[in-house]
Amino acid sequence: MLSKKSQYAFRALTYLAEHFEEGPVAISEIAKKKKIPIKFLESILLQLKKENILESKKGKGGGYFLKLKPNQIKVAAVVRIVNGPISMLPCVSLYFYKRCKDCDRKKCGLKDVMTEVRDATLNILENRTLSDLLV
Amino acid sequence: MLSKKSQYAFRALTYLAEHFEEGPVAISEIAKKKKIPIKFLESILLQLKKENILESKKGKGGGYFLKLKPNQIKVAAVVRIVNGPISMLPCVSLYFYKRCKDCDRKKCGLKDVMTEVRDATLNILENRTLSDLLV
DNA sequence: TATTCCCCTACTTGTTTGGTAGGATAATAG
DNA sequence: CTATTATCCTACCAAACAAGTAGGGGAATA
Repeated sequence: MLSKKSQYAFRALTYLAEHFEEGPVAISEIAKKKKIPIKFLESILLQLKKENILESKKGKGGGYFLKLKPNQIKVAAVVRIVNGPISMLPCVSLYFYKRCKDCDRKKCGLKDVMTEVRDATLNILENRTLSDLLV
Repeated sequence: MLSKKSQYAFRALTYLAEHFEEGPVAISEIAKKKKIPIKFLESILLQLKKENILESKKGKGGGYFLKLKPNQIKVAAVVRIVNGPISMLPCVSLYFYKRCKDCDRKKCGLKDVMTEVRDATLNILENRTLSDLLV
């Protein structure tokens, strides 16, 4: 399951996508329009900035805006930043790989199944962008 | 990510699948062979019994055994029991559905994407059984 | 009737989730 | 230059969950 934080992140990002090229949008505006606790949203946007999804401008007239065009920001990337691994097992994760001690064995049936799931999931999430969320 | 508990569950179930029709297998044996904390394993197996995956026999010579043949126990069912929802959003879950307030809107792009992911995932997990995990 | 093994309740410890509070810092308008 | 606006940063908090532990009760069997 996506955390509440992740759902907030997607709501905020779709708002920013809708207002792309209208200049910076203040946190307070997003919080109000999308009904997200402002301080919590603040930390989420900050994180997305550090991970190069967002850009910000300080002072009056400042706010946040997308660093790239909406159709260049993949859903998969956002999920990884805000929610963590997409795979169901550490030993099949591409970005959060951790070997498990069972990986010693030549074959692990569970791993094979979860690799399939990962591929099917990524096939979708890597090919959908913020634009696709706008409807 | 699957919890450690889920991974224990799959390891225990594959062990039971390997020893299917050899009669009941004691918790202590599974715990030892698969290196799972015995008390923790106990609670997992009990839960799987309550959910009709396992059957048990008490007293000497007792233990746990699969209620159905390995090829009749779906990976999806085990995940749901031991790990919870498979979907990435409550509002797209088949077994753990909860509407979100955003579902008021006619269209939700995120929901659409996550529905696709759910279908792709279930297409795999509903069609793999314990037999597939044995290799 | 003793042993074996499942069954059940309760507790603990550590981490994650979903926040809140308060101020520092930078940019801009006047 | 200074007030205002808005991001940035640190710290804290409560509740929930994860991953176990402890200890005994109760059924079946030899």
